[in-house]
Amino acid sequence: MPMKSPVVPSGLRPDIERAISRGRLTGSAVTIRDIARRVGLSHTSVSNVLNRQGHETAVSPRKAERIRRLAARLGYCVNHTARSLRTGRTATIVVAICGSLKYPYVSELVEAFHHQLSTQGYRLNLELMYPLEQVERIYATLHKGRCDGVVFVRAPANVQAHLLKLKRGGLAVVTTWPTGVAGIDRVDFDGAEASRLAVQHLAEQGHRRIALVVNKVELSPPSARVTGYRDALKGAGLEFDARLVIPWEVDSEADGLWRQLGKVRPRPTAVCTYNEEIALQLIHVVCANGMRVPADLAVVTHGNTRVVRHADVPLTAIDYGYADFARAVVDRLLDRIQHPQEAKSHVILIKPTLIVRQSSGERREP
Amino acid sequence: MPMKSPVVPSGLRPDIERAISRGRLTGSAVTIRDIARRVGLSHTSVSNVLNRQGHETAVSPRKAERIRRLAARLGYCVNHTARSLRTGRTATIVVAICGSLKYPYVSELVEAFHHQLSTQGYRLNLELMYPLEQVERIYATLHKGRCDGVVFVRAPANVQAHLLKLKRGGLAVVTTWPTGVAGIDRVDFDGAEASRLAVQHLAEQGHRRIALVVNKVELSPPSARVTGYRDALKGAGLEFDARLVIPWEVDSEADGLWRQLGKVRPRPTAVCTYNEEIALQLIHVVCANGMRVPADLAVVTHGNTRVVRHADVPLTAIDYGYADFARAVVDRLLDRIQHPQEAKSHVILIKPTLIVRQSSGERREP
DNA sequence: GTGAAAGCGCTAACAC
DNA sequence: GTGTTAGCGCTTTCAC
Repeated sequence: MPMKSPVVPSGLRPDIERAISRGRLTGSAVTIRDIARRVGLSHTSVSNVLNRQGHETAVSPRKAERIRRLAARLGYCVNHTARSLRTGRTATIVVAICGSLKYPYVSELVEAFHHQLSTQGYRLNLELMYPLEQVERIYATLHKGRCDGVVFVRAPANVQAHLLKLKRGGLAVVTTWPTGVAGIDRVDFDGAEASRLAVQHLAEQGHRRIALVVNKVELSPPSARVTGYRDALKGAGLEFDARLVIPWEVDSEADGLWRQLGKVRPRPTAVCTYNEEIALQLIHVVCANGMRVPADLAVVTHGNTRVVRHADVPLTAIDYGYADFARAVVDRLLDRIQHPQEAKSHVILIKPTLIVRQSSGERREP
Repeated sequence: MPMKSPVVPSGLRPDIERAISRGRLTGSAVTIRDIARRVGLSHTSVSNVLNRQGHETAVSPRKAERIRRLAARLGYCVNHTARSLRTGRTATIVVAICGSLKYPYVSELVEAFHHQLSTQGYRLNLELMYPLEQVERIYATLHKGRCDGVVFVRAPANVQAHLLKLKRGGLAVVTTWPTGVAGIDRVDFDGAEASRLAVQHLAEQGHRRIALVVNKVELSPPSARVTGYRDALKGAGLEFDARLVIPWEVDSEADGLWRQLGKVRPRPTAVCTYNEEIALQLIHVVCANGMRVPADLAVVTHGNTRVVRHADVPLTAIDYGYADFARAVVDRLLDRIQHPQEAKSHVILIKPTLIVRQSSGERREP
């Protein structure tokens, strides 16, 4: 039996691979040579006029003008593939995110990236690694010649080998977690600071029993959010109670969470949820049980997304600054593309802010 | 004063244009020539083995095996840019959407496209045309050599010239509206059928005064949704009352809508909203005014998105079948790529379905 | 089975 | 100012 090809796949379906030989870029498209021929100059001059800023001086104004006019009339467009092959730049960035666009934070993030990238003249190539089985496939298709750089958002962390290969392949890489690979930058949200803000705020409202909902899968090692939580408790003179840190499976029903909160004694009077979806569901359950927010339970959530602002009880939320995040990532990426050799790995933590709304009022006196 | 360049811009920032000359694709990447040299064969043979399915027979099994092994060891990856230049295929599709990912339907649509495209071995290049000023810029940067095809979702309709140019440039194009350009396919949601389903359902529940909220900007010419609405009214033996068709500005506050509904006599007992956001806000207002859904006002919404399912009052919603839509679009696109010359313009309307939930109960007896 | 050669459209070094 | 030339990495034709 013939051995399965050990070669890194191109990522194309076999029949596409085969069919790929059909077309020819020519066909209808106008090239600089077409223009050169008609205008009686070399294609170099045409290139200098049309596709090279700052070199207009290399061609006499009159001829340049003729070239431009003809190009416009013929509908000339630069062929990006050819340019890329020549320059080694694709002007596209891959945004690889673990998570569905269903989650508001993913959507808002992608939108922020799109804004940043298009502003900078880059194109956004979206890769959603969801479910996680996709991850391997994605990594395998990310090579130079497809993009100039990649940002991995919340991707699985045990992929050092892949990252090393991408890096060695000459790609600019930014991740949200520490990779340990030289020359790969990290931009992340400051989860510790986020928790700190939430707990400080709740403590100031008089709450002394503050619960923290964390993602079950991230529990060990203790996440930044837990660190910040403990810090802030200490700062407020409150005691840490491990039972108040509640690991929660994303996408599971909120009434279970409500029950679990109810079991802890003394009962928590405030909770900081893992994300806005849990928060909204939890508030729903609380109300359904005849209790009220914030009177019976104050709620603060991570993630100041759109739904949170327009909820029945507007939510106090930690704003993670998606725009800042995207800007930082794109800045790092472009810098890397300019200086691929720099070995230093930059680390940037985006500072969150707390947006206070109704859901985190003062503690009710017992 | 020198005339502003009439040439179609490349879409890159001037300094990027300039900086683009720096890098070289070589650098670190392994090429088929590298492998050929080491293994003592021509790069043609290496290409035949690594990047051409079905031509393995052209190389002896032993040598092929050696090539594969070496390629794997060296971490060879095909250079897509070079392949694209040669083959005239980029294996990427641009998804151009008018709208923000904030809107659930846009997110779900993009996700559906991503799924379809990645399944077919294509890459997704996302362009968000929002706000609309972006549109011109986007059109100008869509040329062959960047992608093999484009789908425009809910883009402005007065862009025939642009579309013609794209089409002539050899791109596969699919839109959601009728363009009148030969060889451009159309895939759209069947808005008439959607309204029909909603009204039929409400009529069956005993409602005789059914309001329809339409998008203000689409009002003239009357949209498909209004057509379906009138059809279904007639089918149910109900009279059409123009005052029940309420043009509404997306993103404006729902209490205005509530007031407007209240002004019509006899009062409507049911409403079909333009989208889920308006529906949710409206329900919120209704409840805040001491009324109840569906008892005092039944609500059906266009768009069976995630938020709708998990709302306090689960909403009866028209499911537009985003997955079907994306599949149809991608099928058309790939077919076009195979047969660029076909002049016939295909039209595909995606049939919606109605998902009945709590918000559209029976009419309360007066 | 194998490889030499051509060329996709573009940019850039350099000669004139 | 302008043109010649080379070549980015790949696929494909065709001769051997």
